[in-house]
Amino acid sequence: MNKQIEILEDVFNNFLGESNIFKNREALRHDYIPDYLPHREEEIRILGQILGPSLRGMLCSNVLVYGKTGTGKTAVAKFVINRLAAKANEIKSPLRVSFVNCRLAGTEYRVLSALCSSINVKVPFTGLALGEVFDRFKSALNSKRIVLVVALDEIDALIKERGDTLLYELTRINENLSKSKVSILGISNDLRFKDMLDPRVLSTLSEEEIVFRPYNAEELQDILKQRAEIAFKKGVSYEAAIKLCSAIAAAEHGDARRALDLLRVAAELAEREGKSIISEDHVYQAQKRIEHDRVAETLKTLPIHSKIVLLSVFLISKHKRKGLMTGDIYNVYCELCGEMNINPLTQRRVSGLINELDVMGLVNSRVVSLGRYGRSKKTTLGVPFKVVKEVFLEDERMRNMINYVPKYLNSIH
DNA sequence: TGTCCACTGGAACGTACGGCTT
DNA sequence: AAGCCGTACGTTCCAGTGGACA
Repeated sequence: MNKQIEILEDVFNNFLGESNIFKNREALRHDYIPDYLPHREEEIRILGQILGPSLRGMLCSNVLVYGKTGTGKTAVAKFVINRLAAKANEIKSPLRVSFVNCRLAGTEYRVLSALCSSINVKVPFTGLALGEVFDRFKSALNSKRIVLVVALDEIDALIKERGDTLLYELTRINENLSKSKVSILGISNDLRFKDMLDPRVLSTLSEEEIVFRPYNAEELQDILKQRAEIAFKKGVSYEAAIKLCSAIAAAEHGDARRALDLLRVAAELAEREGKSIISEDHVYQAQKRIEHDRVAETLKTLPIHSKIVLLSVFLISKHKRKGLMTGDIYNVYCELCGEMNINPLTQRRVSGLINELDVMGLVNSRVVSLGRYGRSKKTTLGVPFKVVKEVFLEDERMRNMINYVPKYLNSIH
């Protein structure tokens, strides 16, 4: 065995070997559905009551479920739907359920084809017109006696992408069906979703509404405790970590997903150190790590002009000039474009790009007035120098410019 | 008190592109 | 293959503006 194979052998064995920490890593993923959902009894009961009639072959009300990310909407919906399907199976009810994530599906076509496959209608991956697929869907429903409960997760994605034709058709489908019935459970974390909807669709869709409140710190703790018991081995000490994770997540938006991520990354850090104690320090490190990764990821995926604008901000702040006005940034931006052989955009557009960077949190900018000297946006870098440098060094086109000293800076004192 | 700077940000319009229909 | 449509991204034009300064 040569040296390299030995090294790999070691690395792989590390993964295969017994972990000090994890018993079941999956339990900390946010798509994991435990068989008990703490602090969501009420929501489960209400949703169960709404969907219940479908068990007896009756049409139930359409429901719209709202709430911010990580409030347990998807988990509750899946939980109830799964139980509903199990119960239907038990009593031989003609009930079918279908759970589709609209954002993951991507297009109306794929959402619809997922619905088709839930009632055993086969449609090709591509090639058919939407209307044709919908007709097949309807005629299949018409030929059988089925009560179909459709859960559309991240339903807002369906609207934003391409109007609301599919939703409109779906909400009206019962008018054209003689034997079967379709009920819709829509899940959205965009609270403005209702405004974007055609009022006719909205009124049909939201016969019932359930709003999910964010979790508070104590509730988050209960959730984490429950998951931790499944995920971690006996003897692993994690109480302090859980407290901190809950506190951090509660201070943000009461996002359980965030809390779980923190705990998972903290645990992985502890694991890598070969420890069986997940400390508060691990959580702080995890927080940094997650933030770092998020920023690095957004930086990487930025379009080229936004990158150059950001680099301009970076370079000017690096050379200790504070109070970057849009004019300064634009001048440096144009200079960089010249060096890189890229056609610069107009100042109007760059001003817009700065706003976009601001929304992403990569820069902070606010409009200030300098009286006689005009009115402009004052912009500062919103992320650590280190991260910007790190990411841009990996970028072939940006690499050479990271140490560039703009001539423009010499022309102003 | 009025002027005037250096922009901001809305609006209309141009262009490229991808997907769908014919 | 060709035409159509919606969307994304940019440009051009311009009215509007907060506050230092004369």
